[in-house]
Amino acid sequence: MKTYNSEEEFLKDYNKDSYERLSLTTDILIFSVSSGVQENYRKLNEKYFSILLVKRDDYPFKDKWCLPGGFVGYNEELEEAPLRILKNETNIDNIYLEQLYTYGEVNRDPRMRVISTSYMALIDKNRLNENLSKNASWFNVLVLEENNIVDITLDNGTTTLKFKIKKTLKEKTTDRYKFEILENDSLAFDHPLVIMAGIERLKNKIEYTDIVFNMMPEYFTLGELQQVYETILGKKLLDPAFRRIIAKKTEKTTKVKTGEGHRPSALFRYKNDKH
Amino acid sequence: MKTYNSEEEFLKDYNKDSYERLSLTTDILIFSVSSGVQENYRKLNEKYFSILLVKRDDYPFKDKWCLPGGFVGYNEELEEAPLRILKNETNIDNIYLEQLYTYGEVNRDPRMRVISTSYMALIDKNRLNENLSKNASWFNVLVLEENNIVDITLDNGTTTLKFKIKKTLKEKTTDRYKFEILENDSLAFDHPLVIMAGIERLKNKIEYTDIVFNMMPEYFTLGELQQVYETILGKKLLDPAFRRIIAKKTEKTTKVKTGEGHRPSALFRYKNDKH
DNA sequence: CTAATAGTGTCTATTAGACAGTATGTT
DNA sequence: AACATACTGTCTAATAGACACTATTAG
Repeated sequence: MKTYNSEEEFLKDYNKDSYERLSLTTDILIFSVSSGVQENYRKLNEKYFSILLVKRDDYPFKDKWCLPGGFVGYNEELEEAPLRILKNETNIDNIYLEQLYTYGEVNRDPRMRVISTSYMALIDKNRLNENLSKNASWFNVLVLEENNIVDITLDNGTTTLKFKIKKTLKEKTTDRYKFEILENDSLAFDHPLVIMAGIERLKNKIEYTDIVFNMMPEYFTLGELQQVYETILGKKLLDPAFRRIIAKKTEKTTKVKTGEGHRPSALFRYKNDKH
Repeated sequence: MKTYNSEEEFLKDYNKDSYERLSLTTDILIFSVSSGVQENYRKLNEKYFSILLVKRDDYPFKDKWCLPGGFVGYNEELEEAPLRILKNETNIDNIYLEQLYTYGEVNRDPRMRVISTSYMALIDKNRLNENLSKNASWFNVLVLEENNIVDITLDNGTTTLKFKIKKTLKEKTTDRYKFEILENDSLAFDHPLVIMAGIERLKNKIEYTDIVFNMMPEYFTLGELQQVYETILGKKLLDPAFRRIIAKKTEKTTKVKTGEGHRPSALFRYKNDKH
């Protein structure tokens, strides 16, 4: 083996392919909350937890749905790739983005060895002026869990995608799960796993961080905010407890929301109280 | 653009280099708790939170210390790489391993574009029968934080490495920090960032998961366990509170630890109570 | 008036923090 | 006996859960 006297000398001589290189992609979980129908003039809209998927029109997995994503360029910052794709699919930037996990199973892509880093983006749908790319569509997410088997249904109004995941607790870790795909007929790649892990992460983080506010407009009622929590967590919350906790993170404004067929509610705003 | 009639046909024709491929490495944060000196025959050993580093004997960053790590092979499972390296450096397997984060700054490696996925491994030092690889060494970790500036000192008895990190809170995220290296003269690559993030993660996780037990022998006293918590968290805990919380996760055995110059203590064991 | 949500008061149960006390080994 | 840690009892403060109640609008 040749010896070098300086880093410069070494670098000049370095062969990038002494290990076979591989491809890196990024997959983005774009989460939001959608408003459903209003049953009658008094009731609040139903809310749905939703995720953006795109339909593949090329091989591999042609015509299947998958997460928006793509290759990371050789000279592109890792975080730039998901931002670029987000801009592409939704035409908005300045979005909350968080890295989740890196998937590297040898055969996860039939073309070649592909490593994929998943990101989670949270957006307020009101910011979307329907500039979605043509293959993209919002799917409402329905999660049903029983005996550590999770049934996930994604529905965009015309198409329903279903998959089933087995959740196994790992040793000495309590909160860490191993996920396995039991059934999946309609999603490409290992995306059921990626989605499952993303939903788990969001559910956890919403309880101890301020990330929800990335999905809210500037002004919102506490009822709306509670609805968002409830749809994501998949359970009802008690009003007084919710208000006690959220009070620290919000501030009441003088604005009021009226015309809803019932008592008007005060509009609140996110309060960033970093002592 | 050519059209294909089947996935097989498409794959046969696929050019892996339609995007320039890049290199993937893995860096491992191997954490443990070391026993220090015993001041007098009655006192407990001091405990140190420690991390395993290796000294580079090749370019780049020749003679600097860094995290154990290496390239992920084209046909190697992503998680296999850190396991292989762990085996190599410490000669033990069957270790708790958790993926942390993927670093992808364009210029983080002077050789070429390298993406690195970091892993955290927790080990019980009693399992190490001094089969460390020759370049590896345990460093005690000392963390001092003031006004969001974190000073980290790593010490292996003969060498002291220091670096300084700036912690910035991100918007609407409460618990997520951005880390920036302010000073670093002795660690290779962006490893100060990787170490900082790993310490944060461990500190958080130790409070709401069972991962500590990966650093403990099968039988331990509650005093020892408390010491481990205290060294990792960097603060003293109150005995009764600690015992109340830990009681759910441990079970008392009939074994007793004696000969310590004071009242003997019961030996406990991890209780995996997945209802 | 009615249906529906907005918003509050309060009791209770649980949990966390603090401190003081008792117990028991080795030298 | 003295020291050092092991271990427990209990008071208090803070927080979470539950429920019942009042308030206010559009129709």
